Amino acid sequence: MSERPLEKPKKQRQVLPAEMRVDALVGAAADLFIERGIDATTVDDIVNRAGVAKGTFYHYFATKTEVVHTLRDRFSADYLSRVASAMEACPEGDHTARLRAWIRGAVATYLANFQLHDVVFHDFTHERRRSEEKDAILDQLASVLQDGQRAGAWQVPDARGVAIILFHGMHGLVDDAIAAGQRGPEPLCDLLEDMFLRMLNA
Amino acid sequence: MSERPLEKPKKQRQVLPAEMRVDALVGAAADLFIERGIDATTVDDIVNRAGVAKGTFYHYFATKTEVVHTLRDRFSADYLSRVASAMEACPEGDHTARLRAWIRGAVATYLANFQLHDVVFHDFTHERRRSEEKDAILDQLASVLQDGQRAGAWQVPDARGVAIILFHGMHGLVDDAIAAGQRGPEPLCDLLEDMFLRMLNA
Amino acid sequence: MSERPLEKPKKQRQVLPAEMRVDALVGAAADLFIERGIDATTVDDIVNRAGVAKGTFYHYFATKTEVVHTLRDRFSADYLSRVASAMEACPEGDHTARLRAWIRGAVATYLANFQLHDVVFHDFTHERRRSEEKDAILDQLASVLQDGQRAGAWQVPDARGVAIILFHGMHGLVDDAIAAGQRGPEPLCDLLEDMFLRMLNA
Amino acid sequence: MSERPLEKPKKQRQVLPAEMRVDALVGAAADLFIERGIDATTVDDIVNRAGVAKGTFYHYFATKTEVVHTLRDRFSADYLSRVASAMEACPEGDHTARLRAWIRGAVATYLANFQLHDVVFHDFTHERRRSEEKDAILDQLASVLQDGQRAGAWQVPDARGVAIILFHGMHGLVDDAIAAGQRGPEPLCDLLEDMFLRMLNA
DNA sequence: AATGAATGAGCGTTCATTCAT
DNA sequence: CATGAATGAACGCTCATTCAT
Repeated sequence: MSERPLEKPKKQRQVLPAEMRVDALVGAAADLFIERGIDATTVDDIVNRAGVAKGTFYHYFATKTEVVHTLRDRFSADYLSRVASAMEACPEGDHTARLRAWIRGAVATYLANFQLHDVVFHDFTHERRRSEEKDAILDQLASVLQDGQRAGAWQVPDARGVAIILFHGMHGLVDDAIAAGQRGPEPLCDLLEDMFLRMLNA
Repeated sequence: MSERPLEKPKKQRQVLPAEMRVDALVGAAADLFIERGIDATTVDDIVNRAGVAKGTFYHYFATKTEVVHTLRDRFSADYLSRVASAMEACPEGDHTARLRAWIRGAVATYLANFQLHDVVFHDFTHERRRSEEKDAILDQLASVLQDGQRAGAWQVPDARGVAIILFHGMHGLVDDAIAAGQRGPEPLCDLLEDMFLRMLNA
Repeated sequence: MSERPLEKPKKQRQVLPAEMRVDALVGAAADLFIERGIDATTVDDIVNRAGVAKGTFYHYFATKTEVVHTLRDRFSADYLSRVASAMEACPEGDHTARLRAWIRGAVATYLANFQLHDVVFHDFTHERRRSEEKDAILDQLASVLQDGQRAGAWQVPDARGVAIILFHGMHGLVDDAIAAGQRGPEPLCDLLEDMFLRMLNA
Repeated sequence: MSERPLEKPKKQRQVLPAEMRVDALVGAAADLFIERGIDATTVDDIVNRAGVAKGTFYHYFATKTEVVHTLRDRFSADYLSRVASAMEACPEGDHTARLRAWIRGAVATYLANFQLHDVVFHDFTHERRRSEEKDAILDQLASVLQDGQRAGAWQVPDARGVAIILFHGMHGLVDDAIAAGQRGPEPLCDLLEDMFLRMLNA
């Protein structure tokens, strides 16, 4: 008699490098969070999609929340580097060009990632509204403003304050476009460039 | 007579007008949501604070979520009317003054209510980011911009777009101030007036 | 100013004869029980459909279960009288014809009312399987058998026992036909007549 | 050391083969369902009697209803096999003996299990009255009839129809005996044999 | 007799986390 | 490292019944 194959293949215990496991879990979590939201996603869902046992999840993350934090860090780092590289193409001295580059980089990056953004910043209340991640992002823009200021390209009374206004102005405009189903960056960037430069060059 | 060892006083049944009951429930819910968040507040918590039985809650609301919606509607209506009355003091023709009034009204109202704001707009994702409430709020500002435009006070390429930028710029700046613990509106308003008017009058 | 009509017409308190109220409630309950089952029907459902306030229900019935009992009684009385009148057409002395009449009357009545039957005998367990209603129904058939026996038309060792066998045999066959979607009585009656007469005339 | 006033012993976690856990839960459920009925039995009752945590119940069953289905399947399988083995003792060719064996097997099995029967077939309405389980049971009897028919032992116009009549006749007679408190199979079997054979041999 | 607001005990289900293997 | 059975606190919601009006 041939061996009767078990109904449940009793998945072989598979030893994999930590990094792969973490990536699989974080990736599965990201997809599911985007699909159905954080609360509606269970740890079971995550491990099922990642093809891993439940205990394995807790081997790599202390809590479900920790995955959200990991995702948040990845999101911020990615955002920062994408915008930075968008600005790198610009000559150091051309401040207007750098601001334009910031706008285009920020809009493009946000448009490309807004779903994950929604997920990872979902539970931001005022207690957490000033975070390291956000400070880094604002600093990036504030630097542009300050450099231009120092070089006499424009006058800003308060670089951080203005950075906040610009950042959230941009954010809100893109949000609205997303909600309206307009996913093209051009008209948004044009309007933002126009208004922001008017603000600075007045 | 049999002993009656400290049984609960069997609170008398109170028949009250619907509006009072709803207010008590909504009020209790608002307080608790602000204190501990929506998820951490149970329906039991709400009815205990409101001093009614659990069934009474479900007599007036189909689900816990429905209270959040009610709160959202109340928040928006309140915001709208407060800002409107802040602007009413201004002469019709003075568009700059009206924009200033909008800024001061909006900042003051938001500062006064940000905790509830956090609660009721907590779960706004892009699917809901363009809502009737928000449209009403944006329209209010867009009207100011359009009136000024028509009167030749300034040039705005796209009233709704600019309204979005201003609204979110304001929002972000106040958020940051709240997070930093600065609750005074003055410096915020000054900066916003300065930047917004530069943007419009360029 | 004309009086503003209230949004809720505040249904006028209507005094009606008890019998009409009871009929309305029992009728509404029967419909709903058939539609969705007893458990899935709430007292609220019943009063809504009956167009009556909740308290009125408890004015006429002590409990929800009591309506089921009322319905049960009505069902049984109706069944009994329908079958009886089906047999009345037969000459007293023709026992075979009377049995045939019983079969046709019982099948037709059950086919016409099986939905309500399902509802009112839903929770019959062995504790309740011998009830007054059922006894009355079995007696009706047992009398036919006994009369025939006395007249020498057939031999039955135990009239009540045989009545039970015939009654449930009929019941089961009709149930199966209903489940199969065949709602015509003829083939069922033919088979039952054939088998039952064979049983008795052997 | 701090005092540890009678805290619960914190039952050790026991890892057991799935089958044992399922059996424990199904068994506890069956007992309780029989004792107090399905609705009056809570999932808490079941897990307490089975000695497991509530979550364990839902690890093995998606809903409370699922246990009822499991019980139904077990009941039907048990019934079928008991009756089958009661008939196995009979010589293939003796059709009357096989029918007698069916009667005795069916009566005995039903008498032995009627309480569980009441539980698992409690909510059978016409929508479910023709089920796979029942078909299997009817087929078993219909085969006996058909075999006898083919061998010329008797004439049945419609094997399935007659099987239904016999099965429900038997069922009803046993139900009545149970309700009357007579638990001995003999008189029931005697009557059934007499009547059924008269029906077939006519 | 009639109304409908108010009550509150009760229950099924969820799911993050633990831990024996 | 990896597995997945086991845990149990927690909660939203239902609904028959009561009773002030």
